[in-house]
Amino acid sequence: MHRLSDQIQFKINEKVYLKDPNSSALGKRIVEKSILLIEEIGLEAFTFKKLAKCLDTTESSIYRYFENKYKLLIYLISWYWDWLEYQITLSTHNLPSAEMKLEKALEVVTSEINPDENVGNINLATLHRMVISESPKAYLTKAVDQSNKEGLYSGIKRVVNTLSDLALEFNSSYKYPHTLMSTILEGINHQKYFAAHLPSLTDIQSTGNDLTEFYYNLAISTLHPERK
Amino acid sequence: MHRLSDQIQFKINEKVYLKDPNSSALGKRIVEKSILLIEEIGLEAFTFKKLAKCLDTTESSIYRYFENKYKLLIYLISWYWDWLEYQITLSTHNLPSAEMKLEKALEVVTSEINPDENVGNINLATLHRMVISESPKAYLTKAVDQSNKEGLYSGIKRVVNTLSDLALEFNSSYKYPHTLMSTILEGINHQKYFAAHLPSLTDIQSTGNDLTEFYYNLAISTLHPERK
DNA sequence: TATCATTTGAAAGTAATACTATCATTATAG
DNA sequence: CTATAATGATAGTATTACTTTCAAATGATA
Repeated sequence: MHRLSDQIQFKINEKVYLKDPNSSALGKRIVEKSILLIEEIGLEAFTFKKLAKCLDTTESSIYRYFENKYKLLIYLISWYWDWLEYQITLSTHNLPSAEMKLEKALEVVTSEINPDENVGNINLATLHRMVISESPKAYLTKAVDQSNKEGLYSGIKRVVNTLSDLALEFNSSYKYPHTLMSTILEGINHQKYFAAHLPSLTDIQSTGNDLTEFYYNLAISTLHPERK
Repeated sequence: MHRLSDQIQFKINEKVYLKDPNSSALGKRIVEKSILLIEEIGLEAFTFKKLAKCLDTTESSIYRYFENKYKLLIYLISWYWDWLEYQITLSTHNLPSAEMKLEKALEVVTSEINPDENVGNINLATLHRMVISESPKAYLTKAVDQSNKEGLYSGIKRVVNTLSDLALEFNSSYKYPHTLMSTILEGINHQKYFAAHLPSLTDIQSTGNDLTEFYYNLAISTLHPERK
């Protein structure tokens, strides 16, 4: 079987790696396995030594690709945002109205990922679970300003901008499109985490599409031109 | 000068500490100084050894109070939520309408903290900056379910419940009050962080009360009974 | 004031983490 | 077939995240 998704590759900012993991078999295995291992044991317990053992390689080999585990994390998260941006663009592409585009985009970002959705050797559902639990640690760090200067957060910025543009298409006089969309994007991940671990902080069930309903209603109500 | 705020003390869940830091001079100094040090160098670089050096005491003395730095972090964050809950309750106490209470509560949670606001030896503005940068790390951990079982997140749960109740007072048929309020509470902290470090993810200025306007409008629009 | 308990300090030790460096070996590309 | 790049193997350092033990200081009580 030959699908479009077997072809796509995302070009991640060069500053995030020492050596492009996409340029070698080992590099690809590092990316693939690190998602699984971080998801399994959490970023705090995750080390390059443990990853090396899993891959039957050495610590020093991994250090040739990434400076440290935070850079690797940023790489994985950037990949996720690039993938999401691609999904949004693809699925809103031919829709006739601003409202339909906005609705579709919010559906894409809030919906469950199919457990067997893979791009190359990367499983999207696992990657998303990892992103939910770990992505704030990629920017809640003292290195944030340096990383930002190097352009390491361009992935999420593009997604926020894309969604902001849709918001403005819907209501061009709205003052806070970026704030609204970054609130929603972060909110989605938090609510999924709360549903799984801190259910009294949410009304969302782990299963079901409450999230889509909630954020669609929130976005439309907040943006609605009749209400200023 | 004698103020109410000189009297208050919050009772933090006993499971978070080995020995109540409020029961001794050293304990109080640990709490006070850890806020400053975590805010200064970040949780990743923060160690009990460095804190001990700052306090001119020893690592082992600090370990007598807290099992590890994550428990200490949870202690500090719990204290912050307890304080916020107290502020919300106090300031909405005698207001006549649900809308006014909701507005006031959102103003309290979104507003800047006065830089000289202290409770005992704790500076609230510093604590809040620390909470903004570090609080997700207190629950985005593999220990979350255990910590939750021990009741370590009751502080934020109370705040979310209090705000949810105000939302329901405003519109009793609204289906997602907890989701709305936890989205807003987390959103506030994120937006403040973005304003300072990743400004292209927000329309909020570091100064000014845009945040209050944004979240008040978001909450009211989303909750408005006329719109289902 | 003696004494008993609690609190803190001082010192040492362990296993793991977060790297860096060096050199040998194995692929691979021209 | 050879030069170059990629990986593996080994070792080493400083720091982290603790734990343990014992001594000294403090304070509360009889």
